[in-house]
Amino acid sequence: MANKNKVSYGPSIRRLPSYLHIIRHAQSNGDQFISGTVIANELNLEPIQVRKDLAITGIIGKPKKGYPVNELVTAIERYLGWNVTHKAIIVGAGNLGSALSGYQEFKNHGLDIIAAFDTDPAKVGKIVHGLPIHSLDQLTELVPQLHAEIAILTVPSPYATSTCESIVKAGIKAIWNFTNIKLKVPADIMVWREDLSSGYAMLSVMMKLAQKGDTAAL
Amino acid sequence: MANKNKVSYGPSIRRLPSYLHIIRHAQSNGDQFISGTVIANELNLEPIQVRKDLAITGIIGKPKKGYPVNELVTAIERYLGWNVTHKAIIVGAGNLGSALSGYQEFKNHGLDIIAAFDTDPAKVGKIVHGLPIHSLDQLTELVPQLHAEIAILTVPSPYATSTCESIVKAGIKAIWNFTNIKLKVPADIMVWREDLSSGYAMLSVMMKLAQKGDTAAL
DNA sequence: TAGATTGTTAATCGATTAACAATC
DNA sequence: TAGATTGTTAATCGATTAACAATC
Repeated sequence: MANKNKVSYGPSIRRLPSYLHIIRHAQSNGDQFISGTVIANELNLEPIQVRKDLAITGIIGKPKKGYPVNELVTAIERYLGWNVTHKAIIVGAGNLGSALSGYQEFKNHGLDIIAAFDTDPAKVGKIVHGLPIHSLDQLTELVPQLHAEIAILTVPSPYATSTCESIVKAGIKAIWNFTNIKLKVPADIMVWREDLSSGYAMLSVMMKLAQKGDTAAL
Repeated sequence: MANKNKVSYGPSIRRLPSYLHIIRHAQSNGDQFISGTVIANELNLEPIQVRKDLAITGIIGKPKKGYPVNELVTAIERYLGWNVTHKAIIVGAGNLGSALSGYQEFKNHGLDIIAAFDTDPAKVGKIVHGLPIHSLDQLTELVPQLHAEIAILTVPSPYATSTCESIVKAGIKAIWNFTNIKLKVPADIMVWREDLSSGYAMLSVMMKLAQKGDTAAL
């Protein structure tokens, strides 16, 4: 099947976390309802797009008032699977890996990072942001013990492919891939690649066009 | 104008860095030509998509052989503006900020991170990954001195809006925004928001669907 | 009530994919 | 040469946007 691992509603799903952030803010303000128009204004989107996106969560709004804040938060979290906590490990305790392990925001998404792994003997045994760093050799042994479901892959790209194989062998079912290598995995392993370079590519091209005064093409 | 700051060919531009990585690898192998088919196989894409994407760089391939590797590398770098070095500053020297300042990959994209800024007196004056950490108060003074063009915004989200204002006042023209706040900036300031939560949202939904055995919907 | 906002159905827009002649 | 691969033109697909009746 050609489109395996492609989620329908992809663009909508990617926008939901931004909506959720705003709606949670309204919730902490004690607001009972929030309208799609308000969310859209906050994010520079079209109200119709917000309504369409929210519709996939199954929530029903009230004409004139908007969407019930508490129910909306629950519905989005539920739709994203963020009502369930997933245990994750960092594989590659370099700069990026250590940073992500200390990134508090993920706690709000049900992502619980519980350990890190590295090959560097100088790092193994140390603690980073409260996480123990284990040797990569112990992956097979520790993944089941720790009940880890997700691996956050932050090794240098030359090691990505081989490390990925170890991760799969250890029984991990989902990989958040921060390397610039496209991983080859069995069909039942979920992979999402986070490509920081592509973001910088966009910014860089925008800068180039702006410099040219080429606003029409923007 | 409604679509200001929207780059045409957005999806193509975001794929180019992955192509570039593969083509540079072929280059270091000494290959003279690389075909769109080979690139496509490596990334699990359709060959026609790779050809269409490469066409925007203006490069001409040879039937049967493929694209000339050296020229292709140059053309992509030129198209992305990666042949020009841009000086950048980290604003918010927390976990993520420190990690990005030590992320070697950006060197290959002409991104030169030269300093970090933070409000924490305990951090100011220290060195992280070879970068001096300055006080945020010095932004206006130092940005012109350092010839910094890009700000990488990695402050905690409650500080995003106010810090952004300082950045704009200091004369920065492009912001790579890692917070989950949509920034409000003048029309001549370029912003690209990197949303790590949206990536985790995708992975999380994929996991949920896979669990249900709902492969048809994937 | 009047009108802001919803959900639905249809139209538009843009990106991906297909088809195929040209060619090294 | 034969055939793999290109660039172009057309078709398809999916996502965004528009229009509007329903309604709290």
